[in-house]
Amino acid sequence: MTRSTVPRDHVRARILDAAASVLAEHGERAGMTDIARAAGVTAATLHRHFPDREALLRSLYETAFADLGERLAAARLDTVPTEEAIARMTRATIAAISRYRALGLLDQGPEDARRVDPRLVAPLREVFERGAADGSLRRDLPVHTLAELYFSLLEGVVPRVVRHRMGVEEAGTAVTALFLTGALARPTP
Amino acid sequence: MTRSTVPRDHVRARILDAAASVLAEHGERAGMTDIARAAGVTAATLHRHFPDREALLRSLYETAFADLGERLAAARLDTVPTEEAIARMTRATIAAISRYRALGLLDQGPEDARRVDPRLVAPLREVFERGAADGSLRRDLPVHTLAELYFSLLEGVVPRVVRHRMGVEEAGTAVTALFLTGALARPTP
Amino acid sequence: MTRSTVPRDHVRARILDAAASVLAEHGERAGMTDIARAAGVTAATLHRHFPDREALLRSLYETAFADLGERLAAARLDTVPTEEAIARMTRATIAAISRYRALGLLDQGPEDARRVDPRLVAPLREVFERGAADGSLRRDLPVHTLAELYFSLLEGVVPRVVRHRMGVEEAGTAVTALFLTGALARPTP
Amino acid sequence: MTRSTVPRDHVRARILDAAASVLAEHGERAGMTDIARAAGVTAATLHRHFPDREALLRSLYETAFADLGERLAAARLDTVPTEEAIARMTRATIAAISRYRALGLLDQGPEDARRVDPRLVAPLREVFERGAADGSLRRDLPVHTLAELYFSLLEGVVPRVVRHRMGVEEAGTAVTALFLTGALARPTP
DNA sequence: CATGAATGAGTATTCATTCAT
DNA sequence: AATGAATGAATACTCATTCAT
Repeated sequence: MTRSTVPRDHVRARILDAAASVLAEHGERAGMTDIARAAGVTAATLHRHFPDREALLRSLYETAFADLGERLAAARLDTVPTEEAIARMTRATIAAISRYRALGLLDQGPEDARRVDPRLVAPLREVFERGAADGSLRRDLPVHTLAELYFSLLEGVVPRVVRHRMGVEEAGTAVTALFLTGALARPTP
Repeated sequence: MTRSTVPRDHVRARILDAAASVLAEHGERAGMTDIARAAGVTAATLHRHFPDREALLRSLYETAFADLGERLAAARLDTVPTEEAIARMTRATIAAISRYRALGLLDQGPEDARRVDPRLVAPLREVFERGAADGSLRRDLPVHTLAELYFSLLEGVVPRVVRHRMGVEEAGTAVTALFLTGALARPTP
Repeated sequence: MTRSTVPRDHVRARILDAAASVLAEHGERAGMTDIARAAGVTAATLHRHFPDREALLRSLYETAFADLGERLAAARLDTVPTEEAIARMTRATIAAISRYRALGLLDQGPEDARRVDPRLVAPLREVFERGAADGSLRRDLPVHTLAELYFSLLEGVVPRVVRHRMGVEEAGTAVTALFLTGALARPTP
Repeated sequence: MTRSTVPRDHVRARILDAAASVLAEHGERAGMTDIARAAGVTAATLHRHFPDREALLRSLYETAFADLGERLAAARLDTVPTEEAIARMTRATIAAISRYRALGLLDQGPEDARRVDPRLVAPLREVFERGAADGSLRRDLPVHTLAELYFSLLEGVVPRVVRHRMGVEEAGTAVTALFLTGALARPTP
């Protein structure tokens, strides 16, 4: 009925948004029709924009990662000390993820989108490498492990943010605090 | 082929095991047939044991939680100081989860199995409450948040263990260490 | 093949027709696929028009009854004497039923379609009531019983018409004749 | 549990009875398991007695027809005038059918049981032939048609008896009365 | 460009039947 | 002789996708 009053690219964006919501909420079992309906279009229209399910998912990841990439670039991680870098990248990542909600689905995406774009992860890993090198991070756990734990924390926190069990701000602060200094009360010197 | 040589309940167990593996590996999109095949039975047999998909998932959660429950009970969390309690429950949980692999799917299970059995979570939360009360845990983050972060860490670590990106032991130690004392190098006094 | 060249509702109608034929011919055991094939569509298309088997059956009954209703209304049963009314309603009913073939299946339809729409049966029963009241019908058998016998006759005759053991005209005439005056030769006065 | 205390043939009979009931009540869609359950045995046991569905149905018809055959033979139809013969065969048939409930399913039975055993129908048809020949039955309707109408009446009445909408006695009397003399009030001479 | 209708290839589930015990 | 467990072949229904309009 409403004949495309809306600029064309907006439709694409609306579909991606809808896909993010629906997939986050109903899991990978959500059907194309559900996504289409959530976007306010027919399944046929959805398929005009994204030829098949995989294409849609890939675009979803690409969009999310692109967004995250921009935020990370803007964070100038290499210009600040480790602690601050971690704080920044935590904020950036949670913001990006809870907007696109896609990272939590990382492990179920299509084969070639599954792995995070290395160009993206590189700056993150660098922060850890640097921290390890300059002695700011503990050395009894391998850097790689620290990184994995950090990602775990982020992935776990996102659905909680999405489902409103935690606020975005709260989550960012908490993750940073816990990751850096742990849960134990520190002896006041 | 070989008809019913296997003792009664073993089939049920084999199916649950298979379901855990398959769901963990291929995500919620995995079909009943895949699970059946992985269990070495026909889809029809699978349905004799679990009338429908939901019943299977529910049983899966129940089994996983029962197992975890036993491990936690055996850990006597209330008899040891907070630090040790956390170490123990980390080990117990990772062991249970990576055996049943179900907890990572928590948020996609059938509506009423979705939420963890409160009787199960209670002892965990108690550890945190106690830690907060006796001053072992930091107070600048709400206990509830600490708990959520802890669960995030566990949930994030499990798939990494399952996919052999981390060993079970390594994961347990690392989670405990990071959760308790954080990633920063501590000033040697 | 030919995609959607056919006007909207014709497909629905074609499916109902096919369902009537197939069910009449192969009995309630006929599958959705058989019906779909007979209608010249895929099972998927059938399900687009009738979400499940019960919906199809219900529509089938509704259609048949609607058609019968129209014919009965057109027959103006209340304007003619009992004998003629019975003759008319016999013709109307046999025509309707052997077109939609559904009434013979009455007792196997979905629970709530099973019972004939009372608004439909009312005019029929009225004819009997009236006949009993004005003395045209015998009083040694309860009106209700006469009605049931009449329906029995109709239901029994329809499959015979459908299977070409009797012609439509022949059946109408014969039912009316037998029902009114019985099988015995009448003494010529 | 209960290990065959019951004489072997009784089981067969119980299954046939159960089949009759279940098929009559739920239609041809009733499954083997339903029948088995109604007979108080497992599906496996049912299959020991009747190798497959068709065999069961065939036996069901055979049993019903054998029973009817006996009753008809006992009725000595050829020894009494047409009117009485019809009264007797009506009673016999309704009794037999409402016991075995199978005749109403006649048209959906397996191919070769579908047609009534000609040896069985012969005596019935003979009654009509004789009636036509000796002038007791009206000649304006073909004998064949009269017979079909008679069968229609019986088939229609049986489910009504089975579902307790009519009593067995009432049904017999009514069918005979209507079939012989029709529904019209007869002019009292 | 968007849609409603259609479809082929699935998916979960059921059924009649078989076998080892 | 009876059963519980198992299964292959269906069956009803769904989904991602395509096309004519």
